[in-house]
Amino acid sequence: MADSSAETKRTYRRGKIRDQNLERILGAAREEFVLKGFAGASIQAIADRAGLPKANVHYYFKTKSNLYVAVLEEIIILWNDHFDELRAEDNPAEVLDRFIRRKVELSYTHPQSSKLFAMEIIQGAPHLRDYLRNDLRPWMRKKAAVIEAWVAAGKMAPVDPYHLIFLIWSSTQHYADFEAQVLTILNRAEYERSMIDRIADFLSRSILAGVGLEAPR
Amino acid sequence: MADSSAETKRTYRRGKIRDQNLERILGAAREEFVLKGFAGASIQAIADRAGLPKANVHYYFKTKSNLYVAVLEEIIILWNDHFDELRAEDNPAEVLDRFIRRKVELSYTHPQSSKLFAMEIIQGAPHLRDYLRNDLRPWMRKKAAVIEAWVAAGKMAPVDPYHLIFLIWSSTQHYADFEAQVLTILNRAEYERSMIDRIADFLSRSILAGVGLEAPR
DNA sequence: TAAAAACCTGTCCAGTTGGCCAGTTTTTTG
DNA sequence: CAAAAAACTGGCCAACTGGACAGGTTTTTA
Repeated sequence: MADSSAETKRTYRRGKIRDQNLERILGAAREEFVLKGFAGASIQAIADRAGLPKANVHYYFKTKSNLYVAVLEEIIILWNDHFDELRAEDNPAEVLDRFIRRKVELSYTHPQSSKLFAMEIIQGAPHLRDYLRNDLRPWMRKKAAVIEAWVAAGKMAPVDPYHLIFLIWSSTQHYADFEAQVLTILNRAEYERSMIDRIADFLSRSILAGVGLEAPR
Repeated sequence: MADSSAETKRTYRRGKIRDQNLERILGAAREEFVLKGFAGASIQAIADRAGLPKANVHYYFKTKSNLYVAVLEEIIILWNDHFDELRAEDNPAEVLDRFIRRKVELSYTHPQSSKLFAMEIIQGAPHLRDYLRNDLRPWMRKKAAVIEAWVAAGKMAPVDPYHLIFLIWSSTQHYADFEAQVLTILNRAEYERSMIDRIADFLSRSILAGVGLEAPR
């Protein structure tokens, strides 16, 4: 065959190429699924975007559905990493402020993930039923208890903790999910750091004031 | 014979069936598009849901794209009907309270419309660019001016009017768009009148307090 | 180094879809 | 009432898609 001596400049460690390809495919799939929806995104288009032949995508993910679920699971992991921001520390204002800012930041750094998650929920969450019931609901229950404790201790105005969290979720994720609308209205091409900071300031101040707290700093 | 009204081209009985069929098709299309997305919704499925043969759908709407655009236009009209709720009346608290409640009500009565609109925006608003730029942006500018006037008159806390409206939009529409998530977390099968009222109360009170106002009543 | 395991891809195929068309039925018109 | 227009529909098809598969290549293992 061909000379095979000094051409091993690339280290063919098992798993390295695999991880790289998986990453490429998952990234490409995320984009395509957001842009075209599940049915509208073709494996061919995903493969093209990833720079791989179509059959290779099928090698890593047996079916389109599997690939879609894998993308969603990646998102869930990302979401869960930010789950425990809301702890029963001493100062509600600080905790809520930090929670809101993390959410805004996440919308800024991972807009595609937020969008795909939103689309899945809008369509009735056919692939996330179990996640919602078995993971998200228990988490909410715990966090609601924390907020209720704050209310009981007179540390903040009496509010329904569930709706407070819905308010935080919706208002923060809005800037990722409705990016096209927000940017058009504000006549901007894309988000900038300064705009994101102002959004976080505004939301933190408004929401905290809404529950009788003053934003820190 | 002695037709003096040249505009009698409009037919009575024929138009009735036509309108009825159009209504059926548009309704069926709305459901299917929300459930499966644009690419995932088949004309056959829409026809079945409407109780008509597939070719009949193509008779009313030449292409799938035309049908989709027609559904979106219906939604825009619905949205615009509720546009002028925000007027520069005397009392900001009352106006904002009414605006928030209308939005919650709209989410409750027309969840599918809200969802489809959301999906379109999430996917980059390919069919709504013109609407956002030519209709929504001017409207926002006008309403922002009203809010700024209130602020200048010391009637409410100084806030960015654009982000205030984003906050109202996002928090109210959340209950329509993320219905599957909200209901799962609250362990409910569907929304009830009382729940909607509580949501409206909560959002109105929180958001108004957030801008230094007290909700009326 | 040779066998085995893992990885890669060109090619083919069956199923589905949007939408066209030609022919039929119903309604309107003169 | 007859002709024309509008409304309707079954059947057809070209295009595309997910995915199977067999044969090839590269890497690991013994």
